[in-house]
Amino acid sequence: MRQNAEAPDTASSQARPLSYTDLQNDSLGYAIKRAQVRTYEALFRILGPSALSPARMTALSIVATRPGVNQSELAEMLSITRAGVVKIVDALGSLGYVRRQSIPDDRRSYALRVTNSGLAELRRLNGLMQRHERQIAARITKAERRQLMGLLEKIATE
Amino acid sequence: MRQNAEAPDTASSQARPLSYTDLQNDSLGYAIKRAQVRTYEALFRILGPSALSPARMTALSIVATRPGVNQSELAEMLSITRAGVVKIVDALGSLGYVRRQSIPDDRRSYALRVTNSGLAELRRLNGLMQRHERQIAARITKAERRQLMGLLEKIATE
DNA sequence: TATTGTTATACTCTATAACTATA
DNA sequence: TATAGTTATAGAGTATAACAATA
Repeated sequence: MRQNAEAPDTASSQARPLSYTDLQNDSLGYAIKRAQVRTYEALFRILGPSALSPARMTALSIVATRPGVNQSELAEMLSITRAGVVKIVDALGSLGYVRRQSIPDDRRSYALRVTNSGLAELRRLNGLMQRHERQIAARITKAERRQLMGLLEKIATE
Repeated sequence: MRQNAEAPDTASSQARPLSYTDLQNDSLGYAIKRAQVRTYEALFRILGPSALSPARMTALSIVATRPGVNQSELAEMLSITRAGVVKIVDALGSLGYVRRQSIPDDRRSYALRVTNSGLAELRRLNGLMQRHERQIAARITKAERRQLMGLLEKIATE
């Protein structure tokens, strides 16, 4: 039995219900979170269980678009620590999608490069992402989608 | 040195950059994710480091609005497992915010109740949440906010 | 001295599986 | 048999701190 399972029913431990207007109602933050969770669920359904995690997909995508980037820069772009990037690059490396290229100029760091097989995987993922994008926007018009993106951008801008 | 640090620069491990139109561009899913991350950052700034996690806040709020709920029902509402709820209720219990009330009808389960101090904390959090809501919507009009919430709701509906 | 990559370690969140006590 | 709560365990994901090699 839990420590607090049998607390006495005193006045100080008893409370009446809050109204529903609290914390979960008419909250923009909650609406954004809910939409994000739902779209991630849809994304996982499309990508399948063995796919790269979204964070690793993003990392792969960054290396593809910024060839030669080093791990510290990648950490900055992903907003995680350098230690975290080591694991991601290790994982992408052991899948054969990314490699660490030694550079003579600075022997402390590596130039990250996407391999051909990494590029192929990225293209495959891209196709799935396009399907996903179509799916999550299926219930809104093109104009609404443009509007939504604009508003979300305003929210994301500090 | 890493396993893949010195891979030979063969044709099959070399790849040219993708265009920027991939994975990170014009993606509604990415825009939602970005907005969610930014609003969470703002939320943590307002709540401070010692506050309840959003998930625990939600749990506390559910118990407050649905007094007598049991842990399995709470798990369902939070979309997590019963095992996960145990930890949350333990944590809220040891903070004195929630208690497990024995019920004679079914000695397997507990009726969860918010304590007065839990209610007080919830009210305090509510004030901070209102500030947060005002802050994240500061750059859009009321009409835009309503529009945004409606569109997000459409996205979240399968 | 500062930077890059790395390791060791820890913490949060969540999951699965197996257990207990009740129903 | 089924359900409610619990425990043990594990796997992501992320963080901090300390370190070696290099600048």
